[in-house]
Amino acid sequence: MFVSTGATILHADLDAFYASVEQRDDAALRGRPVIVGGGVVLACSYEAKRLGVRTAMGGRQALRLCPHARVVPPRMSAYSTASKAVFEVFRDTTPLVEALSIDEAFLDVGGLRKIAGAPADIAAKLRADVLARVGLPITVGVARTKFLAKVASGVAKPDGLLVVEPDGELAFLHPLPVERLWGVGKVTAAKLHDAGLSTVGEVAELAETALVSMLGRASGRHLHALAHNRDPRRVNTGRRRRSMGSQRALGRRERSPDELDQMLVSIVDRLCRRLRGAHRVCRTVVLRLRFADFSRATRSRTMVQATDETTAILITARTLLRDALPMIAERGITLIGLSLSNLDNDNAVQLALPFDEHGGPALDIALDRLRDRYGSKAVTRAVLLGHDPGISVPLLPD
DNA sequence: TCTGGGGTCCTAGGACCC
DNA sequence: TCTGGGGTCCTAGGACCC
Repeated sequence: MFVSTGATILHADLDAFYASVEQRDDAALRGRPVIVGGGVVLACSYEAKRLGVRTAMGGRQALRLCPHARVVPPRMSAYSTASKAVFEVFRDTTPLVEALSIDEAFLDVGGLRKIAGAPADIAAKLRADVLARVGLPITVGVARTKFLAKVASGVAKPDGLLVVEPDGELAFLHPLPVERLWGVGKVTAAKLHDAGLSTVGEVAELAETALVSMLGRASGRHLHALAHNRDPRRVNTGRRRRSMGSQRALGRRERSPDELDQMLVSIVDRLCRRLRGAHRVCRTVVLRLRFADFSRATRSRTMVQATDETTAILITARTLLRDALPMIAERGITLIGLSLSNLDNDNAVQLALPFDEHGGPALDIALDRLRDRYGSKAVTRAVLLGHDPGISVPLLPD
C-alpha cells in the first residue's frame, strides 16, 4: 500500500471572507477599507486590518482607527452561496475535504500525485481556480500535518501560498510566537508568557508534565504534541455538526418576561425549522444568557426522547427560561440564545447492543436485528453509543 | 472599548449503576 | 451492614475558533 510521507495536506482559507465578497460584488469597495457589520465588526478587509481594525471589535472603535472605512451590513445568504461555490472547487480538487468553517477546509491530496501533480502545484491551481470560478482570494498552506498546514496558511495570509517541506518543519515552527498555535488564545498565551515562554521553540523545551500542570490535562498534552510537531489526525470527511444554535443580543434596556418569551418563541421556531431542514433531531436544549456585566450563564435540560418538534422543544425552553427569571431580574439580561445539542439523524433508531456467546458485544447480531426490522436497504450506518460515542461504522450496501 | 452570531472541545461534580 | 472501584450521563462553566 502506498503511504504518502510528503507535505500532502492543504489548509485552504479564504481571506477576509465576508469583506472579500463585498469587494467582489461592488467595484466601489475594492482597494478601500471595508467593514462588515454595524455595532460589532464581523469582518474587515485587509485595507482596514492594516489600520488596526479587528474582527469582533466594537464599531465605534473601528471607525476611530479607520474613519474612511465603508461600513456595509452583512449579507449572509451571499456568503453562504459563495462558500458553497468554493467548496465545489475544493471537491473538484480532491474528494478528501474536511470543512472547518464557512471559509476554510483541509484537503488531502496525497493520492493525487500521478494524476494531478505535486501538492504545491495542486495548491497553486486551487488558488487560481477559486479566483477564476468564484472571484475570491484564498490562501493555502501545505504541510505534512493538519496543524502545520493551518499554521502555514496563517503565516502566508493574505493571498498567499506556503509549503512547509518535511525536512524544514521545526525550523519553520520553533521561531513562531506561541499565539500562532491553533488553540492558544488570550488566556493560554498569558499563562505561557507569565512562565517566560514566547516562542513555540521555548514551549517545546518544556516537559509535558510541566505544561499539563500549567494548562490542564488536555491543553497541556495538546500543546506539547503540537510544539513537537506531532499531529497524527487524518483529514476527516465525515464530520457532522454536534449542535445548532441561535441567539440575539438585546442591548441594555430592561426586558419584561413577556418580551423574553416572545423572543424565545421566535428563536425556537427558527431553530426547529433548521433542525428539520437538516433532518436531525435533538435531545438537549440549552438556554444561553448574557448579563449587563457581560457574565454568562447556561441552563440546560435533556429530554427523554429526541425530537424535532417545535412544541416539545418550546416547552423545554420555556421551562428553562422560567427558572432563570429570578437570575435575569437580578443581573439584567443583554443576550438570549438557545442551542440544541445531542443531535442525531431524524431516522435514527437506538437499540441495546446484544452480547455474543462469549459475553462480548455483538455488532453483527445487532445489525441483523435492525435489518430484519427495517429492511436491509434502510440500514445505512451504525453508530456505537456509550463507551466510544460517535464511532461510526459505514455499512456496505448489500 | 463596551463588545455579534455561529460553532467545537474540555473539565468537574453529582446522580446513578454494576 | 458497610464497603471499593469503575463506568456513564447530565449539568454548568470556560477557552477557543471563525
